[in-house]
Amino acid sequence: MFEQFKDKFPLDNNTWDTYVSYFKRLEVPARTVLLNEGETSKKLFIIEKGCIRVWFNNNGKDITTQFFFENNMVASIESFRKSTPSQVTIETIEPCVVWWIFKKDLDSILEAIKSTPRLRDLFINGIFERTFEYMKHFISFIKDTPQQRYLNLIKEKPQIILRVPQHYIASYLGVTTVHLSRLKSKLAKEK
Amino acid sequence: MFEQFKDKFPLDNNTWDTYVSYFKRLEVPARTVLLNEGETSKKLFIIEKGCIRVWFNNNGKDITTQFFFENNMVASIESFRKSTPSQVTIETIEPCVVWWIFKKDLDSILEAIKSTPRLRDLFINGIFERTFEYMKHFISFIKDTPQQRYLNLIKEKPQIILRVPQHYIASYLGVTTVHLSRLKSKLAKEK
DNA sequence: CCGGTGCAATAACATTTGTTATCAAATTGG
DNA sequence: CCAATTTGATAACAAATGTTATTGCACCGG
Repeated sequence: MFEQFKDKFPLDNNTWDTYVSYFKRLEVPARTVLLNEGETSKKLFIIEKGCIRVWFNNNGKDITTQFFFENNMVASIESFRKSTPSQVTIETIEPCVVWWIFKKDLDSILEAIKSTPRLRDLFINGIFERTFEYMKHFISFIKDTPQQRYLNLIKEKPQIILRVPQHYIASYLGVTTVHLSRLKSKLAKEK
Repeated sequence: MFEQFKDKFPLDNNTWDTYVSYFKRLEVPARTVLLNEGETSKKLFIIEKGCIRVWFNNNGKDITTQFFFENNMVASIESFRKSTPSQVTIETIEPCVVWWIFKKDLDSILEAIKSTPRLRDLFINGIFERTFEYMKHFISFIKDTPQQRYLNLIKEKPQIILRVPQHYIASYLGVTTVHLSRLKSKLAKEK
């Protein structure tokens, strides 16, 4: 699982093995909650196999904000960083194999690598990239219609269309399931 | 202008003065463009007086995504960090007094302070907070109606309502000027 | 003081999107 | 293999939001 990342980190074998040893493997069925809304996030997950969604409850309806697939890191990022109650639930969609690490262990690793300029900058860059991703997704919500967002999704993240049930996608796009169904049939006719 | 920030930074007077000396003062009228969409951002601004909006062109209509006021830092953040063409325009709304610094100078300051753990962590924390702000704004776009977003804005950022022309606010809320007008008159009647 | 321009309100109408209900197909668990 | 549940499509109607056009007001620069 971790070998593929190894060459990105300028660490000697011993240090690397120590870091990796903090991670634990976990196998769970579909629809398993890994973190509940309101709980404080203490674990970061990396997906070996399967997919996961992040969602929150809005007046009884759940709204999915993100999807994650193989090799993605998943956490309720604000809750994890600040140790505050999570605004969101993290739940598997498919049966999953994940690796997880305790926040306290990750914190100590991060603190250690921050003194290595190259790793520190890799870390900072990672946060920036995450922000930019968010900004991009946000802007598409302002400028595009739901139909356009759906077309973008097909083009840019086809694995979401292929692997995720449609009602999760609907809330991710900001529309009802009924409306997404309508859009699909309209687009099919136009072809 | 900078005295108010000084005690937050554990720097000796000399270092502080050197850093501050990189900033230049600029006075501009309302509706002045500080960065054009498509240009690469080379300057970061800090507002001493006035307000600024960030917007982009979407099929001939401009969409405002952010407002900034006194003491805020403003830049096209992705363009500034990556030296890529900016997706947005930065423009004054009121006559403004701003201080600005060249990217290369700021980069050298940042590189220097990153070796001071306390400043480095302050910096990292700043990026996280920026991301969390974005996430919050984004989530309100998914879960709230335009009317609710308008009410939130009145409560949480009243200076935007007071100082910014309404048609900029409309696009910030994701509605047309006509619809915002309608919402206002509806809310006035309900009282 | 005049004329242009920017800004906001309003009306009438069009379009998009949500709501509720029903049905059928697919999937899952026993 | 069957029953229950999940998922997706569709229709009919309601509500929200966009479009276009008109009007009036305020402000600014000659």
